[in-house]
Amino acid sequence: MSYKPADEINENGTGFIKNVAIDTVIFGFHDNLLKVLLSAYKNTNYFALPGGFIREMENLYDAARRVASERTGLDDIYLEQFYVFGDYSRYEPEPFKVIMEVNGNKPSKSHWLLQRFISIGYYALVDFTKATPTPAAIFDSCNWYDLKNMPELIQDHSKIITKALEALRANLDHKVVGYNLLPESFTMGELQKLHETILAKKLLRPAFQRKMLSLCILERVAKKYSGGAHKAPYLYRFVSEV
Amino acid sequence: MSYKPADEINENGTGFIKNVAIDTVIFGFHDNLLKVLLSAYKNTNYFALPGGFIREMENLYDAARRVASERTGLDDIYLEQFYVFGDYSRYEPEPFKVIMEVNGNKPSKSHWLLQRFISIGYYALVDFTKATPTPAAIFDSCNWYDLKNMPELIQDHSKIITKALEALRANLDHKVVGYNLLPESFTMGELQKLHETILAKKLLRPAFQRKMLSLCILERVAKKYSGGAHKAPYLYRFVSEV
DNA sequence: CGCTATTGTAACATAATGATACAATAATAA
DNA sequence: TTATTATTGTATCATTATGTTACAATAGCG
Repeated sequence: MSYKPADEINENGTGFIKNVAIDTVIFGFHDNLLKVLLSAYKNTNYFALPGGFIREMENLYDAARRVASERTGLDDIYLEQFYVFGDYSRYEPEPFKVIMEVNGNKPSKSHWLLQRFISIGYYALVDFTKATPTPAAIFDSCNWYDLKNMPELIQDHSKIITKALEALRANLDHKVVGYNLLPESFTMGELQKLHETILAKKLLRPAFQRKMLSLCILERVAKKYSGGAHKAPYLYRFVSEV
Repeated sequence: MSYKPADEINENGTGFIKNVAIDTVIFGFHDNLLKVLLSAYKNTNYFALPGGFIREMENLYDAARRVASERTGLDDIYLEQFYVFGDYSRYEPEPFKVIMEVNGNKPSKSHWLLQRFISIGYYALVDFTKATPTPAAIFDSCNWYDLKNMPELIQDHSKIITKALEALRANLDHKVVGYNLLPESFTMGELQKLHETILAKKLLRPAFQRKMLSLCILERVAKKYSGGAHKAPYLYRFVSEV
């Protein structure tokens, strides 16, 4: 989880469920690179996944959406619950203690943020260009990092990202990926590049096109007369399911 | 979750993490029927999944194992975390209030068991014949029920079972299922019947055998000279992965 | 010693996927 | 205008996986 001083700073975390956090792995896509949104704590070397907590009367999924929306400015994004991280060894209050102290707070040992947390992992896929990374509060910054070039993260957050990527890859076959990662309309080549980036391997163009079209989730919009010296590709969009 | 009076009866649930429960969907297999283990609360009409809570210093997975082991008498069983149920609408304290009252307790409104719970779902597959269903405490009974013939369950427990079955079916392809569901050695026909029961559809024998053998997870042990008036089938066991 | 039920697997049919080839064409430059 | 170039859309074939039928092998039974 990440530290949100705005309203969670009070000693006993009134209004939130204790010992449970949501951690979001928000993937973005740019220049054929998968990016991930990370929060950095000011005045420390601590980097963490954007996280948050569940309000006492809030649906779990709504809480995940709220967290993702707060950090990206995007509503209506594809969110998937992928795993719960609940090892006791996750309990490492030291970083949070330091973060609070560095920022002028002196939490008691029983401060709710210094207790053990079970963390529910959600991943999201967003359009890199439409998202406006927003830090959770004055203490945070929030930025995109290449998946291949991340800073060291607190706790088990690296493992969480690995697990999220595994879940995302496993879902590429069944579920449609790209609703929020790609612009409204896109070429088959762009969709393929996205899949190639997520899977970290090259795909064969004819087979990919054949498969995508066989799923009946794409519809042709127009031709894209904009690019280079070659045949104009078709633009597609996801068919709206009604 | 289910109600365990033995040590969770105290008003504030000392030693347990609050607002988080584990619900287990324990599948057993018998007579080509999938069974599921259900707890019944004495003196009420309430049926529920075997559930439990996480001790303050206990790993989440260990807690799930403990719950499953306590209810089946089986250790070392295949357990898989499949989903977290966290809608606020799950909050229905009435059944638990009744259960406690019927059994001679008068919980206050702030009793920790009457609060909202986020429930982490695990499923397990056990050998029906080796399991000894054990109620959680004096107030409970614990029995196998056909998946097709279950009593009405409290809260969203029916949905939890549905979701568990979906996860189990989705995993049949990738993961090996049957370590704990089948005896030490078994015939290809028995394995096929198990798969057919889980998937609720017939499979073609040659294709099934070809596929299973291609996975290289089975080894032939011997022939089974015991059955009826026909060719003796081979016995297989899962290769120990080392 | 045949009969029966079931197994193990070969053999073929069909479908899915992998790989190659090539015509179509939008921009560019001669 | 026309040749050039890069890339797209798709046809075609190869390979692999899966679905289906067929049949020999054989343990128990009468």
